[in-house]
Amino acid sequence: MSRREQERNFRQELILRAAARLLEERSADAVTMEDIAREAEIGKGTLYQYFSSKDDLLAHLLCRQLEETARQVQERCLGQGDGSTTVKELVALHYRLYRRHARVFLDLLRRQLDGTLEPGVFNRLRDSHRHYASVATAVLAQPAVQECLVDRNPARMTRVLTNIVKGFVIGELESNETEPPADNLALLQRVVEGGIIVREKRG
Amino acid sequence: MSRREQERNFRQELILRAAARLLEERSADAVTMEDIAREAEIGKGTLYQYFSSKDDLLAHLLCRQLEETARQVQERCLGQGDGSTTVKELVALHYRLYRRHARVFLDLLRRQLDGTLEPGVFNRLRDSHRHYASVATAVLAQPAVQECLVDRNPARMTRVLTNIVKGFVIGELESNETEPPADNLALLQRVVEGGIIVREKRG
Amino acid sequence: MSRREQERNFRQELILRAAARLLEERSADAVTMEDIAREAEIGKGTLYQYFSSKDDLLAHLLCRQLEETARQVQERCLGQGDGSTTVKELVALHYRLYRRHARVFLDLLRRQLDGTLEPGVFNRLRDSHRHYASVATAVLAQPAVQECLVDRNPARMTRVLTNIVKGFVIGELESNETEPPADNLALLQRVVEGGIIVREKRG
Amino acid sequence: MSRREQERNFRQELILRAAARLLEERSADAVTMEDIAREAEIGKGTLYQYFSSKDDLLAHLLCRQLEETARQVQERCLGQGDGSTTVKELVALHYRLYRRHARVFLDLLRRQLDGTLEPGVFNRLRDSHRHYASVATAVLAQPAVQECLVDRNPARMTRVLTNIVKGFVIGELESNETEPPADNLALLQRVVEGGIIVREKRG
DNA sequence: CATGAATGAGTTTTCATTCAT
DNA sequence: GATGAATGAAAACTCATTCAT
Repeated sequence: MSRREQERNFRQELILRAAARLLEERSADAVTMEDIAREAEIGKGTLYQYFSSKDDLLAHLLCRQLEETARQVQERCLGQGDGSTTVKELVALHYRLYRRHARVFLDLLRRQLDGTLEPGVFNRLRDSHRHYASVATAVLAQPAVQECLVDRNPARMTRVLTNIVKGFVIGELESNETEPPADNLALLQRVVEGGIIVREKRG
Repeated sequence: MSRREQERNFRQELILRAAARLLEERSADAVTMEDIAREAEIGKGTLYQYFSSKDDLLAHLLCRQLEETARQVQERCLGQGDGSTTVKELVALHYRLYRRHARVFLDLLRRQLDGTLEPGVFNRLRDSHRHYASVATAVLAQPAVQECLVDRNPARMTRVLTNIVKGFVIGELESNETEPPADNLALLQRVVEGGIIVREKRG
Repeated sequence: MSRREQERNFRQELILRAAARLLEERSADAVTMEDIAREAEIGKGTLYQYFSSKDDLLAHLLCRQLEETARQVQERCLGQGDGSTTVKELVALHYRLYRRHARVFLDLLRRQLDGTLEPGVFNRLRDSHRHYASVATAVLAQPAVQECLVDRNPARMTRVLTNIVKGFVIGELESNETEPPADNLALLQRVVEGGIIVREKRG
Repeated sequence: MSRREQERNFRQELILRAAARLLEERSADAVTMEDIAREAEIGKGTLYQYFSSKDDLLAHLLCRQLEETARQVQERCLGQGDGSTTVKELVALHYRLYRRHARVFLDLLRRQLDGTLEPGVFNRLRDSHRHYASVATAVLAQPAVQECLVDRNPARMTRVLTNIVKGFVIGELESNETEPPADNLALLQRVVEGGIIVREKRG
């Protein structure tokens, strides 16, 4: 990678971090490109040298994190001895992923539903999701994991797990302003333990 | 209730139904007040005689459905003999509720996160949610239900159930455009069965 | 026509006049929608209730004038006795038309060349041009006119006449800032007299 | 001319040719400085070492061509025996000039009308035009030409000729997208022959 | 009460030009 | 001299809300 490219990547990274900082407080719709530029301490026009559009920027944010998490899942959840622990680790990683980027995720979901997402951006998102799903599915397809799952179809189990995590994160977001956020991860883990992982290993 | 009030309520109802029809196809952001007025076959300005703002209208839509569902829950899930069936019925009702109004729900959530929700609207939403939660909690607090739950805290169990349902609905929305929508309710029920309801009645 | 429609047409007319006023001074590109709104003493958004886009507004301006001129041409240039006078009158009307709207005309031409004109707007323009051309051609096809033209093809003659007029107007625009505008119409008429109208009646 | 200057001129020439290539397809407004830099295979910033602004570049393009055409006019239209042939050659050269650069010409005209042309650029343009006009006027002032013109004022005749040519080119641009482009030059020549050149030499 | 015309704040994006390397 | 990354001004357009009729 040339110095040019390195610098470029670094700048892009800085922008994404600035955006992420803002998106922890407000929804993606309430953060303007100008806000992001100001936070990143660059000019508004410069953003468009790194990202072709706002959606593109948001998608990058999500994809980068999706891929980073996929990497972590591969490292920590493949080839581990204990199936139950592996699943819990997977859930924990996924939970953290969505916890950090729920707003971006919801905003892109909305645009996707409205069909206002550019095809390029849409495809990048879809591919990242698929890649992540395939990694998670590989984890759940491991024999040590299989023997402790209630359902032998790993793709279906992946969907179930990610759905549950999403639901808990959404629940947290909702309650954030009414009640103090509870220790949702622990609760989530308990649900997974009871609902996904069988109590006794199957013969 | 005077004739005036009756007429008023009827009109309001018609508007809400018109809005609901549009919101089944597009996200709340992609539906303008003008669209709703046209669909309801009334003037744009008239909307504001029934609802103080767009958010107010959306909140009404959600609240009305929340309360309608709460009523159904009370009817069908209180005083039934079998705990497990009761829980499944509760899940089914809740699932249907979110399935129909996911877009509105997500849009209001976004605005709530941005803090751009008027206090009045915010409070109405919060109250309806609480009311619904209290009904659901009452259902889960029934002795026949308690003895089949993994956790004896009914409020916590309510949160868990609603979270899981939300997650499955979001998952459906996401996949709607990539994969054929699976029979998610059945899958959801199985998860609840395994993860929430204990296999053998406790002591 | 209902009172509503009348009012609407009147407002539209006022806006077009305001736009025309500004476009006499600056090119269409240098006049913003906000400028037009201010000149018409209405809100920026209101413009979009009368015209779907800036191009639409400009096209209306041109089409309206094109049709008005076509009407005048029909009145004054059909059924007149003298062919030569008829042609000169046609040229005068056309000259006045382009003189007033050269900037709009050039701006729409540019957009047409770039292919950035919406199809609807493009079609409206094309149709108006064709209509005008057909009226002019009808004028030139009259026997009294035919016998004094150098070329018997009236469609071709129409093109020639309009081209010459355009050229003279462009020439005026160019020189406007360097030399005092000469009496171009007289010069134009002389050219037409010599180049288009035969000296002696044929046959 | 030093080697430095020669190299500089050569580079400038390459840039102008690159720009001309792009401007044959799109209007000057639709061609960005970046496009030109890419086409010329140089850096964007480098353009500004050769031309002080986009308008300056466009003006150079036009002026260069104007001067080149002026040279050709001098070569081919001065000292020829036949007046009528001389005029037709002049028209043909002028037609080719505008045919190639109509977009640039229109764009600069627009800017001139808006008063957004820098004085330096404006002056260069004006001077080139004047120079060209003086050459054309010299051609028309030749005795052999004079005796076949309808009007003895050569400056006025120059204006008439250039105007007619401009009109025909504009007409072509307009129709390019609606009708097949006709053989306009021949038509133009015929008009000139009839309208400008007298049929019999004046006594 | 019903209406819909009027409003203008707010956002994304483009692109000529500058300047540090 | 050459480069291209950075800049920010500018403009079209949308839509929730208001208000005169």
